[in-house]
Amino acid sequence: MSSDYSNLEKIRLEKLTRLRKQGIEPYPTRAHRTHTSKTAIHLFEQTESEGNASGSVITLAGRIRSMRAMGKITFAHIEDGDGKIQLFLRANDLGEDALNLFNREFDLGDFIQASGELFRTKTGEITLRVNEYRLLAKAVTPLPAAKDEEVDGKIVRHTALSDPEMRYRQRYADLAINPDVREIFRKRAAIMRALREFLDNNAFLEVETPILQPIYGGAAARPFTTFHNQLKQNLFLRISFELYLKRLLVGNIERVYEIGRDFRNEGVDRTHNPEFTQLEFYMAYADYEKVMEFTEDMLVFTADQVLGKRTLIYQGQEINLEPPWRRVELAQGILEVTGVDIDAYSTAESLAAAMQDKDLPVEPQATRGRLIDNMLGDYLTPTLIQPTFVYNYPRDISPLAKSKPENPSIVERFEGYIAGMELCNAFTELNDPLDQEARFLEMGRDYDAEDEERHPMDEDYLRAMRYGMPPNGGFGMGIDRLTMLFTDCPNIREVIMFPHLREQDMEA
RNA sequence: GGGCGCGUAGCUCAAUGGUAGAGCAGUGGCCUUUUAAGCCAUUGGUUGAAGGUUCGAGCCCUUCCGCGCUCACCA
Repeated sequence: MSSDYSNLEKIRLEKLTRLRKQGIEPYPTRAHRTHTSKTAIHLFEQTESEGNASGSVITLAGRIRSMRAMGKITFAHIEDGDGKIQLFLRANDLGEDALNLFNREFDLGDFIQASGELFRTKTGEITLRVNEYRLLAKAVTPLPAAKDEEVDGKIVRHTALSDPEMRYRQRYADLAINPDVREIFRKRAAIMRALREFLDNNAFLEVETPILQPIYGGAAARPFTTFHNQLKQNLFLRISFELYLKRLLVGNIERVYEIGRDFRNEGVDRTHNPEFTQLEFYMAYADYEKVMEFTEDMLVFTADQVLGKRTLIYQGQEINLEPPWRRVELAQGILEVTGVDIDAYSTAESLAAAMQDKDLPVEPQATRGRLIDNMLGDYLTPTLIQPTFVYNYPRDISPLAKSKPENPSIVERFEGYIAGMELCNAFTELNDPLDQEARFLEMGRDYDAEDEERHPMDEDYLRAMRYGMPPNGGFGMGIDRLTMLFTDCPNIREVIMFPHLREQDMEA
């Protein structure tokens, strides 16, 4: 690799060598700054409004983003965590040698610190008149950015890194030159903060449960497997938190949540990444209707905190999060979009026949629940643009949800949809250990033994439930998808710092 | 996994089967208030990889690698 430098990199390495020869360390151990670009500009505007012409000497630090050398003066912009600010370097202030050194040996992307006084240029830009500068870190590889232009206060980037593969593989470069990308992740952090604040304010306890699990469960998905060498034990990366969190309700923790990573060994597309961030909470003495209201409150709180308003634009569509959200019973919703009344057909065979009557595609060998799920995903989901709760699901695709007292084939479950995307999934949790055991056995029959998606029997979970689990409502939500909504990103990879990509040979 | 598309200079992109180019960046000059600075000159390529067809391949064919879209899969 080291023999593989590009021509541009070789030139920069030569500069680095020349700097060292002059006794300038290109990677000094310590740095110093007194202000960020933002606080410096704020300071200047303040002293200016007080009629104070001369400011005090300040020190800035950041990355060189543009340079305009004009003989005996040079203008440059540096960018720091807060933004950009212009530097003005003049032979009169620095001496010709120092100016020439800057012009000759410094490059776009280098980190520097610069000290001096602020002033306004002829064109009115607040600028640091540099009387001392220092290299903080030499950039050997040029950032893949070109030039920025400021038009009406907006930065227009003329050419920049846009190849998605390179943006994700080299997220560091993407972040370094695309401020919009940094903003997405600031929003993501704000979303997480708001959710935590809301749950903490509602007496929830945040916990962490095992990621490496001897038995996976809580969802229907294929797991990643791994192996503990010393214990000689197969382990699975969790596919949900559900079974562990509900054990905690048995332990008299009434309100509990976890925000963390789930891993599912399945297809990758614009709404699925192999590892993704999930919020799950469980609330004793609540049922799914209470959880619906709680969900509305939580998302409105999050919107208020993060966006400062309760509407957002997603891919050109205005979404209004103001409660109450529309509620559609699953059977009614499917009837409206397909003309098939699932309540009228109690077996997979009769339902499949009814679907064929309507010219709907029917997956062979599918269970009744699976057929219903297919109709939901294919026909109902895409129509659910405004926030909608779809509720009351067939029992056989919901092995951890409690049946409706008056109808054992329907469970108290809802999913929240926004912008045609499934966002969350919740139910009145099953707390009857005998029923739960029967459900595990049913699920085992629905999938053949080869299928890794079969729901394995979790004996310890049943043991916990036999100690007594309070009635409770549970909830799960994909944080990545929520972030997509709040940041208007069409692809989950945009909201994950390092999304999974196929391994690539670095030498290639 | 299937279908469609893409892969050319550091970045963004051109190039009927006939000498691989531009802008920006870089390099060398001129230039003391520029801001996509300007002007002059100039470097830079195993066209993703390997085969094949052809007098001749960035372009056509095959295989492979990677990415994107899409379908399948996915509670």
